[in-house]
Amino acid sequence: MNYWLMKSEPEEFGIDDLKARPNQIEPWDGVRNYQARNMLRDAMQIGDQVFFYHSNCQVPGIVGIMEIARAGYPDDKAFDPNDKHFDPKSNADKPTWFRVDVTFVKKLSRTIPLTELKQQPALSDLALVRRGNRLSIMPVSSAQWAFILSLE
DNA sequence: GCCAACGTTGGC
DNA sequence: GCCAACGTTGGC
Repeated sequence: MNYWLMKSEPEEFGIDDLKARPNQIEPWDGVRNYQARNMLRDAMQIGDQVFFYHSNCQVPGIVGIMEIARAGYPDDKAFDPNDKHFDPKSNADKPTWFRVDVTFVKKLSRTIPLTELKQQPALSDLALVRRGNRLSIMPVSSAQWAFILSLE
């Protein structure tokens, strides 16, 4: 069992959007960064737990938990010329980009803001709080996971 | 809206 | 393969 953190802008797709989806499941697509791609494609497994992080909003922070419902498979939005995430260099025979499916688990009782996460020595190795890090998907250790939950 | 940090692109 | 230019991310 692995733990992860994934960012999304709530104005684009927030945790309430996931909660409102039929069966509370959604493909996590549109990721166009190779490091993140490798995690989607190679490392994420069904049942892995994921923090849902709201970025680019009034209070950036962790707002809930979701679970991987389907392991990495090709992101076919890269094949659609009309889609915002179209990539002419990716094709169905040899896809460049991947996605997973996630399901809603729960909202936290409060948002745990980035400012608070940054103050925790126990989280100093977490990519999220390191200066200049813009990864939209990152691994979280089991110790970090438990510690963050203890802040709730 | 600003801008620092970072990834990607493309000329050479 | 170097590196300047450019585009994007995302906190503030």
